[in-house]
Amino acid sequence: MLDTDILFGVKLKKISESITSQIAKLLIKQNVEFEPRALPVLLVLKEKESVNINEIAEILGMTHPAIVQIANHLNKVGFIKHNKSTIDKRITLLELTEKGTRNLTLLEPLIVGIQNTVKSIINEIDSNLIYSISKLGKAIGNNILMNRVLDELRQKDLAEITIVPFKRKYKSDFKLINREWLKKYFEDEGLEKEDERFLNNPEKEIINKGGEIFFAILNNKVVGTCAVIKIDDFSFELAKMGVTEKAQGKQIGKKLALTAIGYAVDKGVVKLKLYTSEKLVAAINLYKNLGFKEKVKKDDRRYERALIYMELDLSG
Amino acid sequence: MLDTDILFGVKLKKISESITSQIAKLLIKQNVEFEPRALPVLLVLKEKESVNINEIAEILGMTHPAIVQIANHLNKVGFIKHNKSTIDKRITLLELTEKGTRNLTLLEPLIVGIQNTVKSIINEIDSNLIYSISKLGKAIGNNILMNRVLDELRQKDLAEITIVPFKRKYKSDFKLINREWLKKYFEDEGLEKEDERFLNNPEKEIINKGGEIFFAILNNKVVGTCAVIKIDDFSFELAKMGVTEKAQGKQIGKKLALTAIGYAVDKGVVKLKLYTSEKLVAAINLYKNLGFKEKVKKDDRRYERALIYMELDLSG
DNA sequence: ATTATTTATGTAAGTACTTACGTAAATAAT
DNA sequence: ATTATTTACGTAAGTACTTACATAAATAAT
Repeated sequence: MLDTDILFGVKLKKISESITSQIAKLLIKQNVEFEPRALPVLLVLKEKESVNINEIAEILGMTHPAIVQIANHLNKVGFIKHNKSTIDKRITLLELTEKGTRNLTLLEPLIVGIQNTVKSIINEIDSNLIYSISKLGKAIGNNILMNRVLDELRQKDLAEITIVPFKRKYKSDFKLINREWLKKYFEDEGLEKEDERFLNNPEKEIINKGGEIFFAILNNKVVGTCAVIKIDDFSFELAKMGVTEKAQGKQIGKKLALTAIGYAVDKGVVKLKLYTSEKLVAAINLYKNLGFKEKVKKDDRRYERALIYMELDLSG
Repeated sequence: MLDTDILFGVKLKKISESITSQIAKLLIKQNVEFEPRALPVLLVLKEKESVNINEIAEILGMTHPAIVQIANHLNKVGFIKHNKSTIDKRITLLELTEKGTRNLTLLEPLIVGIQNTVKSIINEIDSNLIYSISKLGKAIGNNILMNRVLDELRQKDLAEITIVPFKRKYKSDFKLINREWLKKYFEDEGLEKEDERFLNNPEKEIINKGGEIFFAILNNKVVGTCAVIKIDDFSFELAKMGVTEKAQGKQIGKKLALTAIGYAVDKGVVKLKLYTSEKLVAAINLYKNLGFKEKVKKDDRRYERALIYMELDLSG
């Protein structure tokens, strides 16, 4: 099933909509002359004699234009009147007219009925609910949700990683990072000729032939690389994917690979290939996660250690 | 302060809006190509491969046109594609494209971050909240709120009372109902001449002189009366307000009086007067509640027992 | 005393939905 | 086999807000 927490807001909205629309139906049944959405404003006015627009907006947690619109409507149907304050000429005071008061009095049994019913429905479920929702309202205001998410991402450095294409100044990083993991996993075997060729001449061997190299930048330092090498117009190879040990666990490999795939798609590539080793378990999982399928391919064994061949179909 | 229960829906809406807008800001910060409101649909599509429009609408509790609109947008930005089902040609199947999948994968850390943060904010407040809200959603659906309110009103007969103007067939009821309370409170004093005149000739004495009599009908029976007698073009008198004993406590007097006031307002009346007795405590409270003010008036003592004189100013 | 800033409102346009309605395909009823 | 009903979309228009912007009056800063 769907995770519900991220859709919690959607659920709240639906409940709110349901409550509002049912109250609206009740009001319409009573042939009220005002639009149902004006009820909250009327309730405020009933309590408070004479109130200005901003005050109502604050009490109801709405913006002032909403109150302006509702107030204009209520004025038009004769339920309230607008008075400019003499003390502060900017302030518009709203006040129930005799007609408004009279009609609200007529509605009193209905309002009490709604009041009681809402209260009892909620209490049947959870007597704390109103209080909890009130607390939630306060807890979630002022972009607190957003800021907490940003904090969490920042702690994992997830927000700070940028992926950029090849620049000459990254040439040495390209070599360094790839040597790091090649040594770690294949120390005994040493660097192969094929490796050396790409690591020493990335511009000549990759960029100028229509490929690209992407670099992951964290705090102004290169912490990962990933190359896309052109094979022909319809197939590219994903290669030289490496992330420095210190920066691992931040989804950098995934970001690099996704950028690379995006690049290939833009170039109209149909098939993205890659060669890897069964030693690189994490990498293989990532590739699988991205949709690469393992294939058997005997003819092309450029690297001794490259025991696994995978393909991603981009024709969809 | 304002009673919060009837505005519970408003509060829920505000919280929902706050959550939604903060998530939207986070998405915009990540430079996503799709409109934030499409996120819920994308999340469904991520879980479910290929889904039709109605299914998504149901999962998210939205109407199908909403999904149609979001789907059109997602199609335009290349995140999903539409496929017509071959089995049932009415059905439109939605499916993530490679681009959609790739971009969603990139968003995964953000989505997980939001997920965790929403969950922890809620748990800090009330670990039961998600469950309670879920129950509330089910409890309040299908117009249950509305029907319960209607039931409550019906039990009190509040919904069934109709107020109608004078018809000849109500003439005897007018006399009967007024005699009932006159006897109860002023038995020893007996009916005065003034009373007799109005009760025996309501048409001649009230209607034809520009006044009106209103009747409260409950289950096809008259259970209350209230007359408005014209004094001059600017002042009317409210009189002969009575509700049968059995029907009392249902706010019938209030409804009658409010209808009468409405009638007076329509006629352009500036002042509504009434005479009552200090014995009629409930009535006096009602009149005060409606805005009548007690005045001292010595010159006009048509009724011996009418010790109290009240006025309602309708010029506002 | 002037100028800058803030406040209170008003207006326009946008957003994210909804309801209402129409149509073609599928299913049920006769 | 026809006809009626239901289902699954699609489109148009409405609703209840919002954000963005403008303006006059009040207040604060220089």
